[in-house]
Amino acid sequence: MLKRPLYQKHVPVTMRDVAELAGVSQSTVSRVLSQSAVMVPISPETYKKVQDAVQQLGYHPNLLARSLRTQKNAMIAVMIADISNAFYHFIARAIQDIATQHSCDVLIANTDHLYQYEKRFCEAIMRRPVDGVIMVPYHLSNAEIGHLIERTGVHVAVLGQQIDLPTVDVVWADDGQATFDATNWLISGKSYRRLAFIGVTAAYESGQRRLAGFLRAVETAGLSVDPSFIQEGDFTVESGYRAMQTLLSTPTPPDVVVACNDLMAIGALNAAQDLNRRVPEEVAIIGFDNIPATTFVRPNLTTIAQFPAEIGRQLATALFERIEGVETSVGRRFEIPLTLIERQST
Amino acid sequence: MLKRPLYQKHVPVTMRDVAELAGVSQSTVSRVLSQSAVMVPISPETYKKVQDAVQQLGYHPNLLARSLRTQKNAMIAVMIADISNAFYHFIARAIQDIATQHSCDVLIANTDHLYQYEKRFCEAIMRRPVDGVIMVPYHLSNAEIGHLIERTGVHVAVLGQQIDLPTVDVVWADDGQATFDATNWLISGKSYRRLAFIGVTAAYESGQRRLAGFLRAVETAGLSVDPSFIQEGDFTVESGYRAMQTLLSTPTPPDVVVACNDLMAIGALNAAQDLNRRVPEEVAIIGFDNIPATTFVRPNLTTIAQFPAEIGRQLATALFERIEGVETSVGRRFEIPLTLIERQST
DNA sequence: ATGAAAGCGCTAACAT
DNA sequence: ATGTTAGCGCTTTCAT
Repeated sequence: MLKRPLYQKHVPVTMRDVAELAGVSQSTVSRVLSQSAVMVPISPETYKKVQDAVQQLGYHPNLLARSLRTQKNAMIAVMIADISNAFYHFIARAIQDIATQHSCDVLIANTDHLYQYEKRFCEAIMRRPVDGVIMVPYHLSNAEIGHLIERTGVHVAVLGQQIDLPTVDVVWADDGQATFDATNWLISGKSYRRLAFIGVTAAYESGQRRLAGFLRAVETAGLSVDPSFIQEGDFTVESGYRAMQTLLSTPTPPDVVVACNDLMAIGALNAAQDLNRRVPEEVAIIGFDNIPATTFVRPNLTTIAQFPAEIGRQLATALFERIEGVETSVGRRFEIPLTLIERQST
Repeated sequence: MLKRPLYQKHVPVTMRDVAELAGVSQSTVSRVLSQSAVMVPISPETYKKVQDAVQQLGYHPNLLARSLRTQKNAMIAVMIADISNAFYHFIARAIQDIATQHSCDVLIANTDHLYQYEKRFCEAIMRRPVDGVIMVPYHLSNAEIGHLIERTGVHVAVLGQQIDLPTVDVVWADDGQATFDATNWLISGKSYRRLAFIGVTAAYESGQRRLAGFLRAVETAGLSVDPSFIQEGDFTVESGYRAMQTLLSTPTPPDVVVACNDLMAIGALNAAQDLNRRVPEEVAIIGFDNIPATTFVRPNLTTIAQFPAEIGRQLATALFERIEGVETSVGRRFEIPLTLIERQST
């Protein structure tokens, strides 16, 4: 008995098939289906014959082939740092929405904040070119991004203060200043005196800026900060938990902890609660980002709000302006505001 | 003064360039670079000349062109229901890991549980074929998925009991039974008597199975359930919050609430707390999924654990077995266990 | 208004 | 062991 495939080998319907059925040439089908139909006149009956054939066959154009020919592919790639951080969901969502308006597909890549994966992303783009790239680089240098652009001709928009390249649009927020302001408010407005910080390794510039803002505020207030009060996490809840355990195990623990992001702040909150410290009475906590989880935890988390949907919107808008050639000037810089949101944890 | 582009129009390095520099034919370069080099013998010096040229030019093969030629493209697509639900992060992560082992890129699409987006995903795949698809369909029918396969020849693996197609591998969990068991435990083990349920609209089969399991347990125990105790959400925290507000506004509110997923359970928990009900003393809550947030909230959430990393691993493993032709039998069904995890909310 | 033909960058069958 | 050639499915001149 002959073994037959369970499905007949799939039948790719191509333009040729449509052309044949419609009784026209393949290039005519192409003209009808691409926007060039606007440029080149097509007789109504031909148009209809083609549309009917497309319908009947359920034809879908092969975008791969189109891309190869046109050197553009109606696709952008987004490189974000952490798929499990809600902050990036809103960015991704906003980008998706705008991309859809431009009939453009979106490829999302996750780097886990790792240089290795950021590099891999660039290589993937080299091999599989896209029309545009939006990224949140934590390690990539100007040179590396510049090289990617030279090689692929891709348009790029970036979230991150540190990037400065001729044709790259940058969306940024003054997180250093915001951290300074918030720390200052904790000291002057809320009278905290023993301030601790949960940051990340010095490899991350945004972390450095926030730490610098924190330290500047503490020094400006004439306070000092014990080196053991500066802890390092890795952006995750778990690392915030461990950092807080360390902080609370000191003889005279801090009365307020400034965390570099909300996830670590939530970890810190959990640790404090597990050690039976009342928040904010015994130890206050402030985060950064304003992710939804800040209001899932009790007490609700005070935080410095970013506006990720707005960030994503700006990035995508700027990118499509370049892709579509509307904007060709030097790289623009869009500043996004940050806002302190006082809740129950301070 | 002439306006010059800020970057010289990018220079795409092709195989031709490599061939020219190496002083060999373009097909030789292809042989060196593709795995066909294993099949066809290449002289060591040619090999080296080519490799050197590749190095010197920083050449990256254009995967688009390769795909068009080979009809495979080292890319799979993943369709998940909610990018902001951590449950899916673990699935996506596990798939990514395995895909990377197979030198395969991953495209992630988000449907927000919406039929409209599930359809759009299928159309995107029709236009931009991939080697494999992993999906968590909530609305897509067997026919629709079957059509996708016939048209594109794509291999498919699915999370979801309801899908049954000749060559599609299915990973599933008996969520109805697990909900029955958990409800039964709430009644027999924990002595709750006034049980409520926060589900989703009947359009979702998994929701229906869980509701059925819940009802069966209640009835088996000889209890009845007030229709107003069956609330509907939309998988989100906010909808769980609203559902719980409704439940707690009844004259004699429930003493335990079974939620269809953790996000809605967390919403319910928040609502209870905002209405000053003690959890679990006045009202207990149980979720479904065991996402990390279940341990961020206080009290920690009792839940029915799924094992998303294992689910993702199974899906990806099965898919690659088909893509690589190792497995060609009829669709396999892999059952993933579910486990009740008792924490503080019950 | 439409068809014929070239070619995007690559692989693979066919030569030698 | 390597070069030549024919496409993959499409867009886009160039004819007519």
